[in-house]
Amino acid sequence: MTQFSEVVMALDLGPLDSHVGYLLRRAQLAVFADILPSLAEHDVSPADYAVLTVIDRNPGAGQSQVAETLGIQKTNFVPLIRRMEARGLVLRAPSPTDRRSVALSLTAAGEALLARLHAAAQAHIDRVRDHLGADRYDALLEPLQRLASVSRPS
Amino acid sequence: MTQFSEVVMALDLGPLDSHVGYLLRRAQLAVFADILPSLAEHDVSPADYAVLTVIDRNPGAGQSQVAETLGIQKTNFVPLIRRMEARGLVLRAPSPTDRRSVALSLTAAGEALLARLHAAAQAHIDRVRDHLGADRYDALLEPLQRLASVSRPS
DNA sequence: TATTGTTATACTCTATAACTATA
DNA sequence: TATAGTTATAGAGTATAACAATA
Repeated sequence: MTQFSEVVMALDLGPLDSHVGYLLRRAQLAVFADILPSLAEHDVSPADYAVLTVIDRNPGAGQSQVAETLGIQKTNFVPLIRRMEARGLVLRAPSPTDRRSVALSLTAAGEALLARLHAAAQAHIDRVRDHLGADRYDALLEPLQRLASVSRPS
Repeated sequence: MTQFSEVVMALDLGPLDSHVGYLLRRAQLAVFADILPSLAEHDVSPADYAVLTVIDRNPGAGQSQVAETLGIQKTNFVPLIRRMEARGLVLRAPSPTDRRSVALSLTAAGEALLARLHAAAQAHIDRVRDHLGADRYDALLEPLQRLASVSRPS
């Protein structure tokens, strides 16, 4: 093996190779790249999947509540949720207690799709865990939860 | 403390609260939000900072080599590097060995700015480490490096 | 006055196709 | 034929301003 083989020499990342922000970004892209095709089969984005999951767990919650929980601005949430309604996955009903608010819930079709998405997500998580090894995977989750729970500016 | 105080009840995330992809995304956004203002003071984006760092560590490297190292498409790299050249931070010289290639290096101004950026980055990393605690921070880096080093499709 | 949902709009990031000049 | 750099362009994702209806 010569010093400069046909294999392209990777450049030196310098301090980036232990920069938590850089590593988080690259890791997020790699992990998303793994689950993206499974979701795309159902014409669903990661944001869509998260929204369906939260509505399922919190039926009757309002749009802005769901949006804020996921860090999505209410203004950007409108086309997303309207598309899901148009697809027959989500029901948008007037709130009985607040006439400004729209209560969200999943339709039967939405529940059925979500079940399939959860299965795909679990298979994806298993791949990530296998790739990392159980010990490294387990060590990862707690610090990530701590960072992820940092409240963003409202 | 009543069950439903004025504090808005956070909705249930369901399986998302331990979904590695969701946590990576939220964690990345939180960490970026911390360093963003420091970089913005110098009119520098996270991508700019990464590019300057890699050029500094690999003077003479070509555009596409630097771009690929950072997961940036060469086509999107053009306006980024041209802006840095226009700001007098980066030198784009014809490669002596390959007339197709542009050899990148930092100017004195680029080196000076990068030193200030590295200082800001270190302060940021210290904040993240303090927030997490040294043990959780240390546990985080190795699995992240493993995930971040997954080669993306060329 | 504040909040829910809405429209319109702009800006950044990222992706694709096609080209040139070199190798 | 393949690669380095380029242009043009299109699509996401995200951001701000302003508004109507309701609290």
